[in-house]
Amino acid sequence: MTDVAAPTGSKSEQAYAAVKARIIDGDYSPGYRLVLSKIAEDLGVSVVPVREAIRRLEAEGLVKFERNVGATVAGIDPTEYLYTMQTLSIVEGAATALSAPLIGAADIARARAVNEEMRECLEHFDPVRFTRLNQDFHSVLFEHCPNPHILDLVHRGWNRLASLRSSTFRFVPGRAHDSVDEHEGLLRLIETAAAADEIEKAARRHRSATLDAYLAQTNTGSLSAH
Amino acid sequence: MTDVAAPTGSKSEQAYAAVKARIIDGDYSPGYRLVLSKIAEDLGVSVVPVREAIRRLEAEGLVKFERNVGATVAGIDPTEYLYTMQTLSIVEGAATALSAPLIGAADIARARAVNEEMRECLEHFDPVRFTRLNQDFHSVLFEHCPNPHILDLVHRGWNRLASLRSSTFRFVPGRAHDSVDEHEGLLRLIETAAAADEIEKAARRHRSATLDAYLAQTNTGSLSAH
DNA sequence: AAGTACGAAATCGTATACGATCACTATCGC
DNA sequence: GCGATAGTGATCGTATACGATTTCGTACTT
Repeated sequence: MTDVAAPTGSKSEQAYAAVKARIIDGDYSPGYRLVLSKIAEDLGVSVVPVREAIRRLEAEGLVKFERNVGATVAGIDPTEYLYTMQTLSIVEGAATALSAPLIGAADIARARAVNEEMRECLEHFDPVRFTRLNQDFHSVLFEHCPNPHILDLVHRGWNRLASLRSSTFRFVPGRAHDSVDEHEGLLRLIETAAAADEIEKAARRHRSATLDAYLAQTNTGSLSAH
Repeated sequence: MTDVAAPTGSKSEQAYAAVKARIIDGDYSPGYRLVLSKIAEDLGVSVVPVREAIRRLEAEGLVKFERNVGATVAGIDPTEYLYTMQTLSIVEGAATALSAPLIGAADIARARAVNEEMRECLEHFDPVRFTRLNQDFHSVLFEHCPNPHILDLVHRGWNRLASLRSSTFRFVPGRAHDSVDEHEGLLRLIETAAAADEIEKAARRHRSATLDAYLAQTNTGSLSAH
């Protein structure tokens, strides 16, 4: 629903996809000034569809728009990070629990393969690839999610975090190793058809653990409680 | 974040608020054809800000927009209803659990008073007032929610459901009585500082019970499991 | 030298205008 | 009589144009 690529051919969609890609890929970093007329020129369209695209991105939290001032790529301060991670913890937990009964042996195998690749990345220290594989891993888990609304929320959260790539938030020592282990734990729960409750809790913890690791680093308090 | 009224003075905001209000209040029923030029004329602005408003409402699920065809007030079929209620169950559960520790005795008293009024509405059969009070009740619970993202998701869900007022979905015999009892149960949990887990589960059940009641009526299966 | 007031440039917000696309209807052919 | 098709009207999509607002630099005052 959020990032369906939508090859509508509409210039508006075109602008939306283009700007969104540039933000997520990091071509536009947080704080980057998005001048409507400039983007319009770059894309060969007029400002109206660009404006529409920008406002859509604003609604998704990727862009900050100030009236009569302009749009900038949304940064994410510690508070926002906390909100986003906490929300993700909840919606990912739900998405995983809902998807679990629909995940087959083939999916599990695929996810496990991805996870082993991630483990290799840790040895060879390849964080870029690690991040991509991490996405793949969770995609396998979520792709069967029967509730598209929830899936959409998950995607929004991921997009919101994507702009953080290579930012200070991402590297917490040792966290990656734990993450891979937690992945394996999740797979075990799913393949043994554990209770939805258990799966949801595990998925939540997987996310909040990353948040906690960050919070611990900045000693601000913990949120793993819930 | 979603319905902050935003008296920005911008025509765009103005159009957004106006159309949104008309949808939520039921002046525009599902299926109603939203013709940009007509709305623009009604509001005394040009079509551009109206278009922006409509697209924003589309993103929130209140409006359906077909390219080169036009916008209509989004209906909500049983499937959509299921998705929305399921999602609400999850985000409301989280919102309640997060809010609980911040809810004081005064809030509890206020909520309890509202709930008693709701009980009266049942005797006098005043569904309109009942619905409004129900909103008030939950507002008390949510207003302290420390995570605005989650609160926003709750509001979106409520808005999405608002257009259903007086539609077939709303009247399930006996459900209202149970609902009031569940409210009291929730308040008890909160004032005894029950575990976040317990509160979350209760809040979820409160929502999914309504969904289940609907599903039972249309014998389609149940979702209370989670 | 620092602060303030003014003015110009940049950018957004909206109106208007026109081209593109779709739905609908009436007509034509079978 | 029924289905296909061309024409017409309505509506959207985008471009262009202009007014409104903000920001920033500069000159002036104290």
